[in-house]
Amino acid sequence: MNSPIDGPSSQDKLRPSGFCYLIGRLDHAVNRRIRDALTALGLSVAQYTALSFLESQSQISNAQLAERSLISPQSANEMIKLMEKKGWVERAPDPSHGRIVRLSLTGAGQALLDQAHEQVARLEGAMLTKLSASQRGALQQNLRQVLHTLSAIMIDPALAGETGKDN
Amino acid sequence: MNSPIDGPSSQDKLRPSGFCYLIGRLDHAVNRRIRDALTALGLSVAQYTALSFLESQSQISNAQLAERSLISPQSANEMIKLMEKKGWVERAPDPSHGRIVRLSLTGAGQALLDQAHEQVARLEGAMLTKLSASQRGALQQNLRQVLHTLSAIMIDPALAGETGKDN
DNA sequence: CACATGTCAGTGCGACTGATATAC
DNA sequence: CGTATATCAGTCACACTGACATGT
Repeated sequence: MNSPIDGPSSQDKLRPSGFCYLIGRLDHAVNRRIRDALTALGLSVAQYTALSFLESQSQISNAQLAERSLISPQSANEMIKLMEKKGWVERAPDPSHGRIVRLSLTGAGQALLDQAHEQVARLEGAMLTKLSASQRGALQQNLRQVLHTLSAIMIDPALAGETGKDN
Repeated sequence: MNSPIDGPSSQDKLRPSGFCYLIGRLDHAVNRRIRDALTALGLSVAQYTALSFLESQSQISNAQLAERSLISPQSANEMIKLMEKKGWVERAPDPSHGRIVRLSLTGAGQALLDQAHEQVARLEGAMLTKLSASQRGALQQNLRQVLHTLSAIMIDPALAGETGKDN
């Protein structure tokens, strides 16, 4: 595909529409703000994300957490170890399987997460002030759609197409 | 706090709508895919971002690059040093100011960036297949609006409303 | 001297791979 | 034995702060 003779379109350089760039910039800015807000709670953005995940998927194992978070089991384990040391997460061995360790939030972890949620909710409110309710709905729905499409690509990269002509 | 008068809502925890979470997840997934695509070119996502920035803002100084990229001058310098060593970026002293060093892409850097752009454009096409043209337009416009609002908050945090008891 | 810019040095978080022990 | 899970160890990219040199 890098060959110089690919067809007439090989002279027109294919360029991004700017969507990925926009996502990256926005995420960078959002992370900045969230970090500033959560620092007072002694919480990092990655930790907040992990705690949020545990809140919605309780009794999950480390391997499952890693897979659903799209990170390696070792990375997930690092995060969990640190948060267990801080008393935010508990690890209990699975009764029916001696190897599996099930994770859950402690009371302190839940309380901390509640405070973090409040900060983030406040930030979201400020970010979205300029959008109408219908715009917010459309935005979230579209983002979800893109994320869903992207997840499908991850599972089966062939969906990404070679030339994108069908798009 | 957030509830000036202890109403019944003081027990209802303020929770995020999920927008920040969605942005984070999407950015994570996008970065993953871009990284996979750019690894073959020997390019990291951060490097691609920096090169893209230099492409649009040529002859920029390191201090300006850092400020507009929302990172510290030292971090920007690290990135530039590495890419200069690889021959993608040139540094030329400003003729009218002995301290300032102006940055620009080399021919090799531009050629590499063109290849990277092609990969990213392909990914974007695949991500957005499920959205109509008008939906894509609305999505990008809304994201730009949010980013703009967020930038205003960065400059003047008071716009965010209370971010805690201290404010 | 104040101030902006660039750069060296050290640090830390969070991701990765590799290797290893254990449970099924 | 083969697979899945957990975890230890080392490495690395990329951000940060602090300190300092230099040019205006």
